[in-house]
Amino acid sequence: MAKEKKLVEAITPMEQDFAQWFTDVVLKAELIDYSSVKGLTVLRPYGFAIWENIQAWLDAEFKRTGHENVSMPLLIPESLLQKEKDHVEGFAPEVAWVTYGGSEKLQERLCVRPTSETLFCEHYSHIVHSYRDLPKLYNQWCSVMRWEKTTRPFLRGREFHWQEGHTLHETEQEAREETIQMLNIYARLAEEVLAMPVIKGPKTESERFAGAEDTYAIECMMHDGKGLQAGTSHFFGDGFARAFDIQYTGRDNQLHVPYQTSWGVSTRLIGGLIMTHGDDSGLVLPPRIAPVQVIVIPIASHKPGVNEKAAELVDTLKAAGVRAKGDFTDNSAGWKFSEYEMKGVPLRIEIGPRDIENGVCVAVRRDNREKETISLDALAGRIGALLDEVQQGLYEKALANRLAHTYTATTLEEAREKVSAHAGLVKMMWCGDAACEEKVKEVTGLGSRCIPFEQEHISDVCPVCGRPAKHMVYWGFAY
RNA sequence: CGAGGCGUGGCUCAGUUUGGUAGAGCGCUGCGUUCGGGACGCAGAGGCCGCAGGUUCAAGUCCUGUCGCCUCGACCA
Repeated sequence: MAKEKKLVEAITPMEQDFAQWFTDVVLKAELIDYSSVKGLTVLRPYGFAIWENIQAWLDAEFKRTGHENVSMPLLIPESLLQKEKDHVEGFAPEVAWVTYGGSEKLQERLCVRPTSETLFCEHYSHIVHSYRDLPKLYNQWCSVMRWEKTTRPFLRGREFHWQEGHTLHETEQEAREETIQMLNIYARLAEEVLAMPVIKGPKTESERFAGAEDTYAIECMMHDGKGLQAGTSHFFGDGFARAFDIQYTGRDNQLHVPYQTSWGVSTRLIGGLIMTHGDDSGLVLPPRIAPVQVIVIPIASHKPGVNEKAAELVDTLKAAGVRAKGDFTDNSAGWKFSEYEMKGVPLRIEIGPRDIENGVCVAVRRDNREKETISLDALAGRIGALLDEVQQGLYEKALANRLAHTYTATTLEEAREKVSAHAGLVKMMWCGDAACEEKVKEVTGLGSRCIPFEQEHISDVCPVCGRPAKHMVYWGFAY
């Protein structure tokens, strides 16, 4: 019991302080280190490995759907940023500026890209001349900078890694289909790989991306009941194209303006992963994203044959396509248990002299700590099945948490009361008027998260103004 | 940008009230014993006390200035 206590000391319990718990996990699991500039962090090998796994899956999907990777410049001249009015108004307050080159003051200041719409648009205006040049389906993997006032690892950094897709299409229809296609790819990433259930749908006008005609998002619920926007896909119409003079000669030999989309996900997904699945012992990673799926820990490793057998198990698992690793350091077994629990490794295998005699090993699940003795002959098959069970279990647990903290309300008072006990999502009708949306925020503190594709009928009228309701909206507190 | 708090070995902090030899725990290095839920013994290494001035015989401690960080609000992927 005394040892239990020590474990708890290492990571602040969620119920005590969720924000501190998050920070503790991020540091203890060795995902990041702070740097000397606020909001800029070092992504350590283990944290970067998670990002690499997200990249690998997404990049394959992007390529499958015909996209090409490119690299845009880091800096944007002020004049270029200012070409689209809504866009510059949205981003100007939070850009960082380069004003000197060496000791010379620059003629025009350059901002460090907060997002690259303007750069893509400028480039597209150079290379798109004919309908034969369309569609353009570009993506880039990079980091961007937004000078945020308050920062948190993974959730809100001044610099963050992401991918941004920017596409140009001949028709509105085609661009709209692209927007939804990419939203669906993000939803599959979240649900199938990260085991994070999502709600898909458009954002309200006030929550739209600066310069977009429509913004769609996947919304997730974190363990504390707060929402997280985990990915966005925007339909731009032809607004940016007009602002940047992108024109092409159509099949009819007339000049036309193309339709545009952009879409992105960031390392914020890792923050979502932590807050969706983590517990008081640390990180819990779904097997499909875990850099290490199985950690093999030798017990009484000084005894002859133990390390050798453990190494053999690692090889067997690797040969079966499992991302397996052995820990042969001289730390105590107990220390290793805690270490890999903090790092969220989905399965642990213990193997000691007793097991070797019996031709078995012990597997322990990270998500529920269930132990199982497995015959060494059947190891690879059983481990594969267990990893699938963990993946499935995490998704179901996350979905159950969301459903348990999803409420319905027909009045603002009811909404406020329901989220006062435990934060969550409130399903409530809305007339579509921004003033009513603002009023909801004012009275309850809840912001509109999205207008889900899967609509339900909660009541006939807007709870604010009493006029006929147009949509059901998910309202919530968000990161 | 408003309101609080904090800067002392790698980390968490004590020491500041009342000026007088820079400390503890953890971590780190070496050797040995351990190993099925964060083991232990012995021996070591490691500090312009955030920075700059000032007061004093003497400053981690008092004074002035300055920089940085954290938490909470307002704004945001």
